[in-house]
Formats: sequence, structure tokens, C-alpha cells
Amino acid sequence: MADAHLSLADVARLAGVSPATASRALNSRPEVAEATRARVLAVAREHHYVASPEASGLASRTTGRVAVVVPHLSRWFFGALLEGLEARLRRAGLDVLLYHVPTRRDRHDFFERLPARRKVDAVVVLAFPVSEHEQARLAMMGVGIVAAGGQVAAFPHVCIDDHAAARQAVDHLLFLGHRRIAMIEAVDPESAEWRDGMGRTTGYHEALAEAGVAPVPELVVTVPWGEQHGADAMSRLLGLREPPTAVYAHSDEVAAGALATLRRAGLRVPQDVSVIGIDDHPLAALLDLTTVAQPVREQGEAAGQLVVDLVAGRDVPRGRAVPTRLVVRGSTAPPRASAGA
Amino acid sequence: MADAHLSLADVARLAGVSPATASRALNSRPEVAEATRARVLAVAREHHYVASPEASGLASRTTGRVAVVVPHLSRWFFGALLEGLEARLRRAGLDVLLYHVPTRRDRHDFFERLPARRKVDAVVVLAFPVSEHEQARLAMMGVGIVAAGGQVAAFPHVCIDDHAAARQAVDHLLFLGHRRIAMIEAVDPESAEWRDGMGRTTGYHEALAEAGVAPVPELVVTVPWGEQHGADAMSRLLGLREPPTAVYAHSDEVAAGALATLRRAGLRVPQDVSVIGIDDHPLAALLDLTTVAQPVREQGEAAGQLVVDLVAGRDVPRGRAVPTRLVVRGSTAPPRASAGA
DNA sequence: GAATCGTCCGGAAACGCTTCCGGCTCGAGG
DNA sequence: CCTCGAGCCGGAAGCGTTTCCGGACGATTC
Repeated sequence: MADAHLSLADVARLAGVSPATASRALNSRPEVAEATRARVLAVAREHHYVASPEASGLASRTTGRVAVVVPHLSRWFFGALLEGLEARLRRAGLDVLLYHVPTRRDRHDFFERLPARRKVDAVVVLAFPVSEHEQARLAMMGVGIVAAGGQVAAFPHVCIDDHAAARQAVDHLLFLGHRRIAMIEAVDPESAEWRDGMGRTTGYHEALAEAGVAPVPELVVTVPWGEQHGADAMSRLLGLREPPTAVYAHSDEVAAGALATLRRAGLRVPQDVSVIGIDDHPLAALLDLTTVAQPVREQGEAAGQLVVDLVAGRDVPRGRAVPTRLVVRGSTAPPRASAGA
Repeated sequence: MADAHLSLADVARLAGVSPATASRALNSRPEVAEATRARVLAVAREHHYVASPEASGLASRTTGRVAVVVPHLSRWFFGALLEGLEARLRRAGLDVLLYHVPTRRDRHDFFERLPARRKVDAVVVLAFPVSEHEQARLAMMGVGIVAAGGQVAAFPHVCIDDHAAARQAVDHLLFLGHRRIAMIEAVDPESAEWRDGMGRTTGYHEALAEAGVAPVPELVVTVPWGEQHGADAMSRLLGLREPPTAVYAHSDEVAAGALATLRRAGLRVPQDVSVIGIDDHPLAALLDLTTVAQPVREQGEAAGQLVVDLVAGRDVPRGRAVPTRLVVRGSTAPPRASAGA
């Protein structure tokens, strides 16, 4: 008991070597004889020695930590992303410093004050857009930066091709024969700036155009992210003189809301209207929702890999898009009365 | 540009004082004249000075960090808890070091290796049981420990009274006239050890007993946590010769699974069977699920408060239970044919 | 007018590592 | 036998703070 906290010097003394050698042994440096290393390691283990990260950080000018900036924690997508990321970083011996920036204000604050300054070797921003100015601020930190799950092309990043995913979803509906296809466009009210560039929207328009379907403005409704708003959006859609026969939602959560509204309205899915989402949220399986799956955890891991490469001084690929995959379940089917064509 | 990284000494020189005084000024210690302090602060701000946390940590023997150990990140409950916790800690200037321990192995590893050793001023374990042995290991870290969302009575903690919550749920069903009440008991397969002590189970039994309802073993089915398993459990219950008229699920996710099964089976909720959950997951509102709400975010914040008190050297209350509240929605109603009594 | 007391500040010693630099030992090569 | 390089290791100088200790100085108090 009570090896309150040995210092490197103590271990060295106990092992009969100098602190310098002890340090080298513990950090598995090559310039130390095997026998010596073993002795030091044995002493260290026996006394549960742990190096003071502060001290070694001070001396080596690195922290062994990486900041993860995330806008939401209670949403499945971000949690799953974080899981993958954490796992990869942990394996590399890097610790994760969490920065939660739910509101616009928090974000602003984060980029102005840069609270992670000097505290980390790298920072990864999770699934939210970063403005030019914010990018500049980030750069001031002087550490590696990577983005995951989002579309910050300025940094090394890993994400899906939103545009392609949207195409997969909408093309599926078109393939089934739908022509009157609505889109529930979800935006994060806390970072609305850049929603137009979103592939999930452009993909919809492109798919329709390619199929020769004229765009109908009232068929796209924009709401904040979330189940409840998805439900509201669906209500609005049902209020149309001529409601859609299929609905493409930006995410499964939003689609789930739409399903709820549909059910309450007494409409049957997929007989009366088809619904498709994006993400393959666990909810999707439960609700038998057709969706475009993206590998979330894997994205986190890939981002983690970028980080470890970055801090190791290796240079990393600019960006990498992981593939998505259409998962057909029971919420989509051909329209009831296949009208035209 | 390029104030690559001023040191305290630089700031001190620029402000015409000694490093000692600069340090005192920056840390708002009382023994420095207002004018001097202002001068130092001005210089610091102008040059974007940030103290090296490693150095100050080394010198002050504190880290300004707290470890948060969490078994799941992609579940709403844990995310929400974490949000509250992070917010409170951030306000107090404490950083959050994240430790994700999804599997039994990860947990074991965490407690054996204690990777957070010397890295944090406190650790909070989020919503999972900690064995005697693990508690002992934790104690070896020599830092404050608090538990949130779970039932680790050995440490300062904040949580709900599971037993009482269960009573609220089951009593509600009893009040509506149900007698044949099933329980879907959810356990985390990665920490099954302690499931029997769980209040969510004992509350059920007690409520039934008090109401003079004889326990029916086949009416309680135990499954791993999660929507899918909730669905399976419900299937099993429906297979009974005499299915229940009401179902009490340990959590809303599980209840959601049950609802899905019910719907697929063509049964109506609440006309044919009532369902109640616990948590007030966002899902619950969407599914119109009656539930016992617990303030999750608030628990996180309260736990954060315990932590800041702890690291400030104040002593803290042993434990604190936050109140739960029955939220009646559309998934519960009196049984179809009010049988007896 | 001297003794006392605060207030404010500087010198310098930690804090616990990493790493540069140089020295020692030993075997190989000339 | 001498030299030289490779392999190991120790001394000591940082790394950038905090904080103890003591000194200077002006304001009180008797």
C-alpha cells in the first residue's frame, strides 16, 4: 500500500540506474540494454509507477491529448461517431478532451477563446460546418485538425458523400415509380449558415431533374432537426391539396417523426405513402424504415486514424468519403395507383 | 501574428514585473496591486497569452481535468447525462477527459490499469455499477469520485430512486385497473452482476404485492437493453396463453420495442394493451408513450456540482436522489374488460 | 520618532520529467 | 598494442509554472 506516488527518480534509485536511463527504459527507447530495461520495468510495475503526464508533457512538449468538439451528445449519430473516435485514439494512447458546443454562442466562444489551446496535440471537429473565420482561429492553435462526419473540406476529413446518399434514396423512390416525392429538409438552427450547400438537398434536386420530374416547391419543407419537427413537417405535407406519394427525409429521426404523423393520420406505410430516411439509425430497424445506411462508428475510427497519423508526423490524405448503402425495409413500395409512365 | 507562444516570463518582462507577480496577477491572487494586475492582464490579453497547463499543473499539483467513465455514448440517456455534466464542469473551468468502456473487458482494463491515474483531479462514473473491488481500485487513484445516474452508494452520487419510479409506473397501471401486468426487465449484459438489486424490479414486485396481486413468474421477462430486445420480449409475452393487459418496461427504449411488436401484431395501444416506460426519452413523446420522467441533464449538472465542490475541497453530501414524475400520455388506459374487483 | 504592521513584490526553489552531451567499456580492426 | 566505434549510461540543463520566504516601503500606533 501507500506507494503514494513514486517519482521517476525513486524508480531509478530502486532499479539502480539514473533517472535518465529509467526514463529511456520506460519509454522503450533503443539505447538501453535489455537487462536494464527489464529491471526498470519490473520495479515500475511492482510499485505501480505512473509517470506524471504534466511533467513529461512539460519536458517533451506534447500533451498526448486531443480535443473533440461536438455540437450534440445526446444524439445517436454523434455518440456513435464519438465511440469510434475514442476507441481508435485510446488504442494509440491518446486521451480525449471533450468540448460540447451545443449553441451558437458556445461555438463562438470556443473559437474565440480557444480553450483547448496548449492542451492538446490535435483537434477534431465532429459533424458541423466551420466558417472561414473559425478555420482561421483553429489554425492559430498550431496543431493538427481533422473533421469527421461533416463537410469541412479545408481539413483532412472523413465523411459520406451526402449528395450520393441523397441520390440513392431518391433514386430508389423514383425506381419504385414515385413522381410526387417530397423532401423534409432538416437543418440545425444553431448552424444554419451553410445548409444550401448540403448534398442531401442537392442530390434530391438532381435526381428529380435527371428523371425528368419537375420540381414542386411546396413539396420541400425545411424544419429543424429532430423527430418532433419531422412530425410537424409531415403534417404540413399532408395538408397539401395534392400530398406526396413518397417522402424523403434528411435523416431517420426526421423520418421517424413523419411516420408517427402518418400513423396518427390513419395512413398506411408503405401502401399510402412511402418514407425513406438516411443514416440507418437503430430506430430505423425498429420502425422498419427504409434508409441509406452510413457507417458511423467506422467514420469515427477513420478520423481517429487520421489524428494518430497527424500527431505522429506522418502526412495524411486530404479527405476520404466512406460509402453508403441503400437498406430496403418495409416503408417503401410502389405508389398505390401507378399514375403515369 | 506569430506570438508563437509567450511564456509567463515574457509576459512578466513586458509588463515590467517578476514572473512571480505575473503569475499572481493572472491567477487573481489578492497580494497584487490593482494597477499592476491590470497591466499584466493587458499585456497577456494583447499577446494572447495562455498558460501552459502542463507547467502550471506540475507546479500546482493539480490538473484541472476530470475523468468521465461512461459505458455507452450512443444512447440518449448517457449522452444527455454527459451534456449536463460537461456544461457544469466547463463553467468551473474543468476539462472533461472521456473514457468509454463499452465492454466488460474495457471496464476491467480501466480499473486495473487506471489509465486516468495522475491525469485528473476527480473521476465520475456514469450510470453503471461498480464492484467492491473496482471501488477499491478507484480509491487507489487518490482523487475524488462521484457517481451519476447510477447506484453506487459508496460514493457521493446523484440519481433517481429507481424503486420509487417503478412504483409510480406500476401503481399507475394498477390505478387504471390492470391486474395482469407484465414487466420487461432490461439488463446490460456487460454488467449483469447486480441486476437483482435494481429498484426498477423490486418496485414492480412491491407494488403488485401491496395491491394484493399475486406474482406471475411468466409475466416478467428479462432481456438485454435495447429496442430490438424489447420487441422480442413483447413477442414472448404475446405468446402466453393469457397475455398481459399492461406492460411495464424498464426503459422507454424497451417500451418502444414493445410498441413496435404490438403494432405489428395488430393490437391497439392502449385499447388492447397498455404500455408504460421509464425515462421520458425523446422517443416517448413521439410514440405517445406514458412514462416516468427523470431529469437526466439535471442529474449530470448536479453531479458536476458535486465534482466542483469536491475539487474545491468542500465536503459534499453523500448522495442525492432527484425526483421522478409520471407523464401520462396515450399508451395507457383502463383494461378493456375490467375483470375483477 | 521609533516600533509595528500591512501591502506589494522579487528571488529562487521546487514540480517530475526528457534529452543533449559527454564518458566509459569492450570488442574489432589495423 | 593502440585506435576506434558501437553500445550504454550518468550528469545536468532545461520545460514553464507556482509558491515560500523575505525585503522594501509607506502608513499606523504609542
